[in-house]
Amino acid sequence: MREPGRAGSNCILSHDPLDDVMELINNDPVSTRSESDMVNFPTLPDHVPCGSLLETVTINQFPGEPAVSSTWEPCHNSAQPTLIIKEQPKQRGMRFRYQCEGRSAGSILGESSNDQNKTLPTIVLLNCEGIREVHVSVCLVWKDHPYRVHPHALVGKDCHDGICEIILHPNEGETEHCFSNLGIQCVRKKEIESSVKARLKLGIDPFNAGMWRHHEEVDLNVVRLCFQAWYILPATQRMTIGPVLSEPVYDKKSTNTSELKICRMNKEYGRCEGGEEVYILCDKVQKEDIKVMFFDNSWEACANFSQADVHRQIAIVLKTPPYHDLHIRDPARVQVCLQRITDGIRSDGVTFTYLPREGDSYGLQRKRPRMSSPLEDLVGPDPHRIESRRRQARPSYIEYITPDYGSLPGMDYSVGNVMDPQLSPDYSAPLEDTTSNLEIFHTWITPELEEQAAASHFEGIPPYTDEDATASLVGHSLSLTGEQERMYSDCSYTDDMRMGGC
DNA sequence: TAAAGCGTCCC
DNA sequence: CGGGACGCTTT
Repeated sequence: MREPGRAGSNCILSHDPLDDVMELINNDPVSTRSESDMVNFPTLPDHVPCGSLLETVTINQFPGEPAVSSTWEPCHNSAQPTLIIKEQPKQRGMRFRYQCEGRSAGSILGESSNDQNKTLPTIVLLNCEGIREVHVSVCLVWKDHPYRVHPHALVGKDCHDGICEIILHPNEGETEHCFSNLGIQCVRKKEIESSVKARLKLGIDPFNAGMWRHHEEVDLNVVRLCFQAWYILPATQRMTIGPVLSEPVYDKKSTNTSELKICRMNKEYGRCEGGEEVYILCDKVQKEDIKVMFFDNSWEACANFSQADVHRQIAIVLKTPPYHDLHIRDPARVQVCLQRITDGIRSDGVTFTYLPREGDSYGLQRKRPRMSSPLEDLVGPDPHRIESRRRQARPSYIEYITPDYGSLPGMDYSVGNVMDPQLSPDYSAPLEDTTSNLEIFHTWITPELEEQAAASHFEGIPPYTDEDATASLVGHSLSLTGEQERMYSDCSYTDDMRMGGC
């Protein structure tokens, strides 16, 4: 998954400051440098301090983006030997491994890798046709400027001392290289200093950034791959290429960078007015850095919950936000996802269906019976008030769409937990069986609704057009009563809150 | 002080 | 390679 707001390519269109940067770099008087300088692969012109040059790059199209563009080849038009990243490393999904976890630390995959087509991080040398040998090295650096060497180590094929080194022969057509079996071995906190010192001692410091006084402040959950290359010209001059930075690679195990995932939800249907309690089981999250979004093509809203509603990082109890149109007449399918606040990363969506209000739905004009009565609290001991809470809870989907129990032809009351808990003293079904509910739904709804629901069910995309969405938004703005507005004032209805907190 | 979170390691 | 135990650290 790419970061939000990032285009598919790092190439910047039309004229851009990167051209200027390229010019600076291409004019780098590298041949005037001594051999000892070359050990550290300096690339930046002496008269341009590293920081200021990098900032120049940063302030254009991608605010907040890494200061050094890693793949600027499409904008490159000189004949200088160049190294580009053809396939970025996959940013998420690989776990950094401790040394004690064994020799193999897994393998960094390519960004476009998937189950069917496995790819690997790949570099290409350009304008190197006549060169016999190009030495390429890869090391790990900090995610952010000034890209100090990272204590973690690259391990695997062609790796030693935490870096990976290979030799390419462009004059034999060998200009491209896939890095297979590259793993990231993480160090323990107490090993940060010794690891960095060892790296520096070997002359590994692509940006001449040295060691940070507060080296323990390094972010151990993210690295960038840093590619550098050198070759010898016939006149025995040593020439350098790079350094070129990859996109950041995040540790899968760390909760502040890992992929977000909704494992299960106890409810997939709910009232369009919102306010219903839903439990989400998820992979570890950080309670102060997580929100749950409900959204469709044209609308999104935050679910309502507090940090106390996040249970041990793996479950969230939330209240559904109201749908933007309280007067829907058909069930409205939306998506629910987790979103990390700090980086905006979202999980895959899970479908949630908003149901029309009573009376608004086609064919539903009769009143539902009351769901509880005072007598029912006397049914038996309920020390934890589980049953009584259950009765107070908003009706589940099937309760909601059923206008009058027992009156619908073709309804199978024996399936799942659609029986009213009050009617069955032994009732103790756990989470709702949504499959059953869905089946029942399809036995009840009109053919048109069924068709729509079925279609969108398989596409996984809400069956909306822009016109629908616009109409709904307008409808919504006209539909709120004063009381409803007060009731929902803490929830968002529109895109306005897209990047904001809740 | 207890609970939650994190880092590390084991299976 | 993923799940999770568990002890140490932080809140």
